[in-house]
Amino acid sequence: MSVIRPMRADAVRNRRKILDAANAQITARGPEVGMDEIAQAAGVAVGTLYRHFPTKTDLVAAVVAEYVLVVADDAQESLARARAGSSRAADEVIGFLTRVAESSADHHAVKAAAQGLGVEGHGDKSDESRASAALAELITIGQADGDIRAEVTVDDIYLLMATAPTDQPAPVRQRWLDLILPGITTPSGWGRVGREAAAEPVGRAARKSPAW
Amino acid sequence: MSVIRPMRADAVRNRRKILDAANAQITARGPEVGMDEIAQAAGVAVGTLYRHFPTKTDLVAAVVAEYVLVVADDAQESLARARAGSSRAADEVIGFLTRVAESSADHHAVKAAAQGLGVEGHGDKSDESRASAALAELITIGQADGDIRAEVTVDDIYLLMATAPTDQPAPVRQRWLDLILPGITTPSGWGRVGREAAAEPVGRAARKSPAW
Amino acid sequence: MSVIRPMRADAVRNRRKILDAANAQITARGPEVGMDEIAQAAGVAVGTLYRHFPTKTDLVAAVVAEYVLVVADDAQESLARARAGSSRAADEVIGFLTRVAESSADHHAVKAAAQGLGVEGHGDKSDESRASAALAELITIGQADGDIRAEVTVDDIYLLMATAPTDQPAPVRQRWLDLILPGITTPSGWGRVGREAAAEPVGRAARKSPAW
Amino acid sequence: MSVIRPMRADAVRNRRKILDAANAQITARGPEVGMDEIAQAAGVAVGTLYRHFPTKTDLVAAVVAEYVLVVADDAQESLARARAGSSRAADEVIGFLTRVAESSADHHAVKAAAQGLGVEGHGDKSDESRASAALAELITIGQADGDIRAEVTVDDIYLLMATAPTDQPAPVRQRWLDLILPGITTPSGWGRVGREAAAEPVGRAARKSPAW
DNA sequence: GATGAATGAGTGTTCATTCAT
DNA sequence: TATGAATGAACACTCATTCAT
Repeated sequence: MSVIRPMRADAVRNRRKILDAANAQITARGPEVGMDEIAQAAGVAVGTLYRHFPTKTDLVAAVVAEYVLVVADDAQESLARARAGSSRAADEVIGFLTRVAESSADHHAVKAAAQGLGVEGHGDKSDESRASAALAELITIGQADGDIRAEVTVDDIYLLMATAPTDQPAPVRQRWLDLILPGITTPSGWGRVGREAAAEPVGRAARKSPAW
Repeated sequence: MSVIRPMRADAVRNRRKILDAANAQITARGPEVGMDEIAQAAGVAVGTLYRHFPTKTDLVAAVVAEYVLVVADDAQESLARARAGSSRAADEVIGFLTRVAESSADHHAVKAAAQGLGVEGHGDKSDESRASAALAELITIGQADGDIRAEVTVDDIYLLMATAPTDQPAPVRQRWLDLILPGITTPSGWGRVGREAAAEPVGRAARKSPAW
Repeated sequence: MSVIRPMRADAVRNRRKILDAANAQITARGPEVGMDEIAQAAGVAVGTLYRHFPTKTDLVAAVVAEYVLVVADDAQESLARARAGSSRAADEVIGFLTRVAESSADHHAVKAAAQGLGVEGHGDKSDESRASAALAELITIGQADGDIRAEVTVDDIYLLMATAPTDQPAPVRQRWLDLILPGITTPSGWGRVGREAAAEPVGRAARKSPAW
Repeated sequence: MSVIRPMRADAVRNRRKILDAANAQITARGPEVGMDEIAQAAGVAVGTLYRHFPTKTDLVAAVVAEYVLVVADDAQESLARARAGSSRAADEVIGFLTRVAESSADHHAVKAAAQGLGVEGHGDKSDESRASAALAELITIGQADGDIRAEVTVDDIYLLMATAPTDQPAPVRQRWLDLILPGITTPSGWGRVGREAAAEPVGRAARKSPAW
């Protein structure tokens, strides 16, 4: 009896379908979609869904973990570009945050679901490590370049990612980036890095009223 | 015969108890606490709760509205101090954001509940106006002082309030403020304003892992 | 301490307002109107309503009793006309049933409410007696005239009243009368009495489908 | 691979139990029995009940539909006998109405529930059609025999079914039939058809008092 | 007496999870 | 192993009735 019993091919296929369906459903309709609905969207029965993910929390955690994987890939690619000298490290950090803020828009419901369910472990710790390592090196390079403030750490990036207004429309998200970047970049680096981000404030119309 | 019948003394008392209990329960146990539980925590029957707030949405809206009132008061007091010359406007804005980040810790779940329920009107529109007016004037003064960036608006403050990591421990909230302030203050004003914000990064221990 | 303590003038007024409001509300919106709504429509507080009618059942019974009173009056007037010779007794019986079927349309919800609540006693027994006595005499006269079948009794009239399709549109109610009358009148009396009731059936359109 | 998956055996069994329990409970305790109580009587959990009938209205509609089916069968059998010449069509109509008045006693509360809930479609339209077609032919034959009045239609039968005093004791229901039949049969046919309907009136004791 | 706030059992319905088929 | 029927605690909300003011 092998301990690392490999998954049957159809089981793998089902897992994939479930994960995709869960992502799509939660994204589209919020964290309160029923397990039955996710199962149906995946084309399997609830029982099958529960065989792969014993609780709803587990399912959501798996969806979040997949997102972490994507983020880790992005961080590593950013680092690769900076290492290759094809771009400044600070610009890559900014680009990374920008992309996260954008892409998260799709995932914001998932984030909400994760929080709402008190999701704890993020599946694969190694993805998290990959992301952390890449971002750490990116920050170090940027600091050596004199573009990134000396006190900035990887946790700062995570903190900003966690507070990104992913549920707001694009102009608001852009304005948020503008407000956030000076805290990461050095005053001297400002103007040198960044994508010429126009500092114009987001119009009243776009925000209407505080989302207290 | 006055048209506005004053509320009975016991009714007022119950309303207060309900509001407090709702705030406490939602804060402590998330937006999905049952109405029955809130009622029990308030020491009244469900029916009483529903007499005061016809729907759960109404109840949450009322809790939010109370918070808005507090925020509006804070903003006006900040403005009063700045006008009196007893402090710099920029420092008042910073202080305001600091206090919001702190006090909101109690209210973050309420905020989530409000969003989850699609709470629309925040009870008293005038409180919102009061807050907006005070903050707008504060910003204008700070800009005249050369401390606040020219492009900053009231909506920026609201955006930051909305994204404050109110559910994080104190050191994290402090670090967030440090990251955020450079986006509001002028590079030249930096160092002049602010409470010499310690730049020490938040330790790993405090954050554990990204809250993606 | 007088046993027949007379009602205070305002209490009488309130009782009247409540009865009228109850009748109106139940008629208009069905037996499931809340006591609060009836009280509001009457312009009194629920407490007052409950002072006059200890339970909802009592209130509905009172409304029904009022209807019995009207019916008793009608029966007596019918009898008076027959005695005066200004009309045939059989025609009066028919007219009586017709009027009941018509007027009950307004009261059908009340009837439903009464049944739904298992209303037992009809308030004033004397009204019932008045109606019974008048109808009995009317029947006797009609039988003497040779117009009403010998076996018909007052209970038959009550049975027909109870089964009248009061919730159906006018043409259906008319057709019901046409179907019912031959059972009361003698074959020979048929044609002599009755209001030339056209025997044309109610069109399909009017009934659409069985109300099983 | 058949598109119409056959219901699982236990599901079929449960559906039956639910339908029977619903019929019994509603009959016994009125239309306002709770879904929980019906479920308990059926020996299943509420969830199961809701899996089979998404709303209370659906459940009641299903119960009514079952009754319609029985009625349609009865009508068709009546017609078959008349066609076979083993009985007069008029007698079959009378028999049909008699049986409906009898059997409906079980269903009268269901009828009330259906009306109270505004039940619309009676499940299988075809059952209704079967009943209508059979009754229509029965009437036509009876008219050709000279036993049934020329103006009688299927809708008249439905009207009488709907107004049958199904909640009254047997002697009352019998008396009601006696009162109703002359409206359907021809004066000349009277005495020729019918089961020599005893003309004795229903005694006071049986009816107690008008059910206004 | 009148008032209307408070009560709380009950309603129809949902949904994460279990388990017989 | 996949299926989907069954489970039952929970939920937001209602309303006849009681009782403090």
